[in-house]
Amino acid sequence: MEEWTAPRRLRTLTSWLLAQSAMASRRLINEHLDEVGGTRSQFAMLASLEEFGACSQADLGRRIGLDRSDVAALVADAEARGWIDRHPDTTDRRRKVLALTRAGSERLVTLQALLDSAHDRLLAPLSQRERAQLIRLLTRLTQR
Amino acid sequence: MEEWTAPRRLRTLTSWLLAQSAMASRRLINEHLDEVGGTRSQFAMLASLEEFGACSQADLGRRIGLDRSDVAALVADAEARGWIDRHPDTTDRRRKVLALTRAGSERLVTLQALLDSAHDRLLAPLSQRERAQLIRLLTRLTQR
DNA sequence: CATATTTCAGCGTTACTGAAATGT
DNA sequence: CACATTTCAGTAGCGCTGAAATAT
Repeated sequence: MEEWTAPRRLRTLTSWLLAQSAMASRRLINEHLDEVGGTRSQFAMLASLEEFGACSQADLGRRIGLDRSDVAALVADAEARGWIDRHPDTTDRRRKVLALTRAGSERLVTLQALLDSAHDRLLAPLSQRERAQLIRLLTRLTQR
Repeated sequence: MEEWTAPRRLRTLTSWLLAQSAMASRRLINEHLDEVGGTRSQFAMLASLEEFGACSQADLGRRIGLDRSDVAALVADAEARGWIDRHPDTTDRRRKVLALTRAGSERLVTLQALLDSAHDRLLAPLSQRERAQLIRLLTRLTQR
């Protein structure tokens, strides 16, 4: 298999490097999560409900950066699989309150383990110090 | 407008930070390139032809990481606009040889200027030293 | 009345697949 | 024959829009 070098104007373009890294990362993560039929949104949902406790679908969407429309489908699936409970809010009957179930907590543990091993592969070229640096730089970049 | 914090399990997940940064970056870049109806693939194509000279569509696709199928459409559009010349290869008549035109070079200059100003905004939160660090880390990450 | 939440149908972009036509 | 190139039709995922139903 031959090696193909991208032009310098691309290799030094941060936006291009971000796009390439994100695509490679997404593929690797999907590959790992596929082992148990998991998705990145599913993990985000469970992680949010675990850390912040019960909330509405709209709040969930804001916290994990997902569209209201996509949250509806995500949450319906998770409820059907028994990972979350969904009940109308007694104080505001427009809302549906989401809460993590026992099975949902266990699912989160499973997905986290798969993500950890995926990141071991993803970040293999970097030292521990460099991994922390990367997280710090990307965090500052997204906090504009 | 309220502020919504993502769960720690996401905020510390490199793959998630990469996805967020890449999306923000893509939006910002598109916004700038839209001023002249440009696209990121278009820039990649012109940059590759400028740096490496004429080549086939398949080679172009390998260099800029684009699918053969998408290269066909990209190149047809660029030819129609007069930015590239396209002729059958005399030594291998399966191939079509692509070459940058004068107008294509000028187009490249225009797009590069727009990308530069987009990156000024994108990278505003980082110092010059940090920008170089980020490029270095992402480059190592994509070179696995 | 204006606003917020949930839901559904559908759109635009992007990376990709499969297959055909052509040629090495 | 196996393989490479170009092209087209179509697919899947993802972020998003518009509108309806419901409620504040």
